[in-house]
Amino acid sequence: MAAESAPRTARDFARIELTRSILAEGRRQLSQVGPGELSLRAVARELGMASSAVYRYFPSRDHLISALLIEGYNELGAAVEAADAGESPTRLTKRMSAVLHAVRDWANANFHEYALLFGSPIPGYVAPDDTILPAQRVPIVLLRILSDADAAGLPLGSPSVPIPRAEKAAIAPVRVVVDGPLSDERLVRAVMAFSTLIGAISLELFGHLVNGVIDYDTHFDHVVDRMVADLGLRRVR
Amino acid sequence: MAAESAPRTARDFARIELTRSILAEGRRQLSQVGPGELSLRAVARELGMASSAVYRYFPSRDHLISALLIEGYNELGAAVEAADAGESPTRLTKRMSAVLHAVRDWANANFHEYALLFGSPIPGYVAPDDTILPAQRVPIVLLRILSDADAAGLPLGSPSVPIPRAEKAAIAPVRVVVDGPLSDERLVRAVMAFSTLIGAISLELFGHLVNGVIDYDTHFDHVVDRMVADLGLRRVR
DNA sequence: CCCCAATCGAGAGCAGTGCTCTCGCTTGTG
DNA sequence: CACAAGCGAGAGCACTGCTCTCGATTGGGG
Repeated sequence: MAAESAPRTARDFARIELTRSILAEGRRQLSQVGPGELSLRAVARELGMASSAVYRYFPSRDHLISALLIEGYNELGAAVEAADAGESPTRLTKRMSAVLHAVRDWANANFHEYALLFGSPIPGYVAPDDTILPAQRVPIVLLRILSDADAAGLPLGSPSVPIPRAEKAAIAPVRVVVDGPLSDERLVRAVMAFSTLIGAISLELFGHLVNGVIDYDTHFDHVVDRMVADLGLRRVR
Repeated sequence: MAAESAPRTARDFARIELTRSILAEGRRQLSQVGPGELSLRAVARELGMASSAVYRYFPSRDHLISALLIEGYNELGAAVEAADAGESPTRLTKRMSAVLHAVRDWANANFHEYALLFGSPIPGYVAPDDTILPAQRVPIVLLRILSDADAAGLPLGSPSVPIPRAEKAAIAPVRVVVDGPLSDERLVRAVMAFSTLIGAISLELFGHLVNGVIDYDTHFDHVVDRMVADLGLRRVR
């Protein structure tokens, strides 16, 4: 966790540059072949260097994938944050809708990156701690909107299902990622909404739901409408 | 699509037997290493035969995976159907709850198989038509329960969001897999519920949601409670 | 009945992969 | 200025999917 020494020599700069190039080439390949097929040798070949040289920068293929994972989380997170920031802060419905659509749009535009983030995990690969914070960016945006709703006193439809004490404890850890207030009822619905979001996108992208016959554009629009309604979002203040 | 000729000679039987053995060994390996790492050579090695001999039975690795895919869909489908059949047909809540839990339980017990079915698709691999019917078994069970609810006249909570004509058309193709009646409102909620189900299980299994800190057993119980309530299921007749 | 073709298992081989090790060259530092 | 650390390149190992060829076996038609 020690901070890396600032780049001073030309070598340092060259190293940073090359690391970026490898990462960029990795991403370029990811846009075509999928995480499991990402070839370190192909990256090296495309960069005109020996495959062994890449190991000076990434000790293994998993480390490269790990870096790409972080990059993916950050890019998705940035897109989602931008979508949120693009709406008036008081218009919670629009903010939430924009955020949900941003996730789907990014997933559609970055198929393999999405598969890397939310698809099957690479076997034998455990995500290092540096991935945690980038991975939390999207949930944070979602929860902040909901926290704003709570702060504004926006009501939820009367809860049809009471939340058991055990469930409150189970999802409590999720709350820590957001600053403001967040009721149990909204938190539960938020976690479910996130599951629905990822499930809907995964089913669409991975073609596991009646492939091709459903018009996902209109379906997703409607799903978003329902989620927004379920989360009790309206214009506020 | 021509029916295979019935096994007559000893050779035919041996072929069927060996095909089964290869498939079984493939499944055995799937329980340990994940679809992308499934090695045809390792299967052959374990079976004591030359790797090239396997190609007499499966023309490529993808064909083996395809067969395992079908087997997985059928096994999951059978588990879900059994769970449904284990409850009294009139107790829709119990049926739905049992079915949803059956999916999660199967996924937890068969990690890599679940990843094969609902995780990232194998790059360059397109599922052949023989996978469609097995893949529909779970949705069919879900929709049949909901159709039973509609047939019994069970009401849904007043729809908070009207369903646009376009959305009705978009999800209409889903309805064809079930025989009985099924209202648009319940159909829409069913598709969303399926997304939530797959999303929740994927987030749990693939560790993409606050890994390890959430007690998924209790959380999933609560999710099921909410889905059952949302789908308007109660005892009937 | 028997022969010929179809089928099969085994082995070698090709192209590709991740990864390691060694060998020189370059570069920055004490 | 000398020395050590960092670097790129190449060879090599073990593995993969897949193809081809070569005998051996087997089963059906003349």
